[in-house]
Amino acid sequence: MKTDFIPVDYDYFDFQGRNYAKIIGRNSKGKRICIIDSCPVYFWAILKDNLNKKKIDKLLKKIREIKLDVKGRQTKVETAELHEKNYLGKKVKAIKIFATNYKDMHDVADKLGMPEIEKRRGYDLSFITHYIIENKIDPLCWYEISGEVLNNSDEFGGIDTNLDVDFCIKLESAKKIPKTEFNPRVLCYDIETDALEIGKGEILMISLVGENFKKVITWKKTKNPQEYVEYVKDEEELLNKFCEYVKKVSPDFLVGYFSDGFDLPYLKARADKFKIKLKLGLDNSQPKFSRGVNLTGKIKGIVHIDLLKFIRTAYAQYMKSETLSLNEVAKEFLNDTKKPFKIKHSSELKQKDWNEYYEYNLHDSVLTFGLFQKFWPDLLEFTKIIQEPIFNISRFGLSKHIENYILHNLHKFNEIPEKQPTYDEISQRKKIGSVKGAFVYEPTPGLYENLAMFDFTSMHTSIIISMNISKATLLETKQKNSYESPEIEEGNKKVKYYFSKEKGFFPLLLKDIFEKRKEFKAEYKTNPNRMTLARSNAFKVLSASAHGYVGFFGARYYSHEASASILAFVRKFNIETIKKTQKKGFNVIFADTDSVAFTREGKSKKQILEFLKKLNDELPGVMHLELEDFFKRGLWVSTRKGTAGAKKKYAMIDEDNNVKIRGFETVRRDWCQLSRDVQNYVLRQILKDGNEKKSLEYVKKIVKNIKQRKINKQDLIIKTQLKKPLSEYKATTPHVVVAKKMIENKIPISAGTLIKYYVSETKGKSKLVRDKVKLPEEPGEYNIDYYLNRQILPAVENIFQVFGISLKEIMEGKKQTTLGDF
DNA sequence: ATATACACGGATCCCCTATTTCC
DNA sequence: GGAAATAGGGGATCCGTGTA
Repeated sequence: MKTDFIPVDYDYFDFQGRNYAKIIGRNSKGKRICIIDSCPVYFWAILKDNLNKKKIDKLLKKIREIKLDVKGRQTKVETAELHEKNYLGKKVKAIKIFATNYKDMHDVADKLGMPEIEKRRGYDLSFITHYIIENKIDPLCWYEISGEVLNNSDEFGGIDTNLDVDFCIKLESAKKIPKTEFNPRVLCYDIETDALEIGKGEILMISLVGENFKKVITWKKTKNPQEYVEYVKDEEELLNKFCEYVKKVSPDFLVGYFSDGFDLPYLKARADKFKIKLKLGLDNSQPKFSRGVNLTGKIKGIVHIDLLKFIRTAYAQYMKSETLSLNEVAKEFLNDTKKPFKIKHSSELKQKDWNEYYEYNLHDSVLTFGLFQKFWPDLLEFTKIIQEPIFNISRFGLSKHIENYILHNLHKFNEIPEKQPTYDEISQRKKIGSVKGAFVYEPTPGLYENLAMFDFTSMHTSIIISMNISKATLLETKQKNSYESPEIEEGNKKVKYYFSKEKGFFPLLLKDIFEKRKEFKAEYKTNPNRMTLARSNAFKVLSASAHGYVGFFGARYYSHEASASILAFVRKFNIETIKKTQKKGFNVIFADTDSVAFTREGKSKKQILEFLKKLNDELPGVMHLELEDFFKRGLWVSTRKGTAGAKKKYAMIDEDNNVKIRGFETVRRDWCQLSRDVQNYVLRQILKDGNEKKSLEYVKKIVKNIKQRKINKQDLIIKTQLKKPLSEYKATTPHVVVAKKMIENKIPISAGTLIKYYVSETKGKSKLVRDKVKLPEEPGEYNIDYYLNRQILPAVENIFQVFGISLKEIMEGKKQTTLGDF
């Protein structure tokens, strides 16, 4: 039969010793289709370059005869061919060695100890990645396919009979078609339980939300349930009902929030307890979990997506939310929040509470559904660029994304893939140590008027592209007509690295990401909203990670020299821009990595833009400097110790009165809300008025309030994240002490928990903060001295210092009559 | 295990010296 | 008077969280 088809979920199976890809997707009529396809499996043996034809023929013959026994299974090399390939950009002769089964390739590779073979490559990709590269059945792209329909066929061991799809097709041909629209069927879910530890409590209810579908299934009954509530007998039936509804809705994506770490493993654990099967897969299989620290839950045929993971890698860096809790993320992207409901153990809930609980549960899924819709375009975009199944796209980290993007495109360059580093290689790389980073200009503290700020577009990536930097293009020796890095200090020596002018695959590939980044940034500029900003940032992240990837010890294409060179160029271009700006007569206030801010010195905007154009004319390749914005005022302060200007800390106000605050305590979550609010007020007021008068009065008022204990304790809570298991801490910090208290109080904590506490008055004479900390709900009075001198004062002291005001003197000199009201 | 370096700043740790306490 | 305990200064280190 012929149909159109969009691949969504990828899986594979073995049949009669061979590998087959099993791809679940849809056609445009919404029918669910499974296609079964195979591809040749092979890897490469790269030959030493001095071999004559006779030797190679002999070697080929020898390889073709390889037979081996893998755990009792007989297997052999199917065939072997000689090819002209590229490896790390260099021409090589390589033998393509075909194996019967993908799993055998390691063992076959191990048999190739012949001296003629220089390297073995290409046997460490996942089968799915290999398959997609080989047959080009790219995820979430439309195809016109034809093939034989399997209907109760015994081919492949009767695979189609156990599969809940409309058609199971043995693929014969597939052609990509330009169609784009695809509205996936989505079902979001969320569970409520009586204990947080996986499987330790009863599951009380499950909510399900999809397009025109809302349901809360529960066995906890009350009067007058909402119309979306459906009752079941008990927890066991709840689990069955859940599976039933998933089957009925038949979603392409089953989406949760932190569901890899909570909802799905919980459901599985409870099902195990009742000895029932959680038949969620299209083949009625149960969800499978990866081993390791970070659980991932996989359901056959339905893509299980844990939105939290995708948001974390692709967006977290650029989000306002301070935690990635559903509540905060929903607030930022949907302008909606969780329903207010104080969760208690079900035994403590009153009849009337249940309705609220149902609603609360439902709404979590509603939020997840909303978020999925918001992030769907990005998941789609990432999937299309990187060409990995969306299951991986939604979970992998940035280095894997970059790496997969490269692997899926190597064929365009006739390149043999590099292997993953071994454990020893990783240790070696770590030993070399870090490379010198970017340049940060030390600002002179002060309040400045009329500023302009320039920044480079995707600086590192544009440098990689323009100077052709990569592991493969690195030249061993200096050559004429090559790209030459600035001088780099390596140990005590100064060296330069050289890169070929012949375009390498890595820089060429990055261009694609670079251009997408530009496109989405422009989209944001013309249509600024949360979502276009997020998308712009997502590609900013991807683009920015290209350099991080090169310097990442676990990367296939890691290169210390390339990484050092990229950063040397970053410093060079930033410093050059600073110098040119100063030479033009501007006063450079600060610069950090890829940006320069300076006062306009009476120059018109037109003149500034002309200057910018001139700067751009002098930049190589795709490097581009752009105007970030014009600013009415900007404030820089000194560091806490000493008089030097603090780097990475500033506040500016643009001509539409938008305030941009970087690095200040205002934006740091490990300061109490009061400090942050006060500093925020002060910064904004000063930027607006151009002087400190109003803010000083405000601070005095706050100080008075603190002393009179008028401050709400809620505003004094300090939040610090536990970054590792308690046992690994060498220092006994306040948040570690609080974490221990939490354990005593049976509050579950783990690495990642946000620890909350306040500093209280204590009788003891200890000066250590950790001896004064209390849990938010613990009774006690806040420590006036601490909040004055270690929270409020440090947050605003440096700001007033810019105006020559010593807040410390004012605060301590309260007995002076001139400050009687204080 | 899962992108990089630079930077701030709080809190503790640790060593040293001066002062206080105790016998 | 001398030993032990304590206070406090200051740099090193740990730790978390920012900017880019």
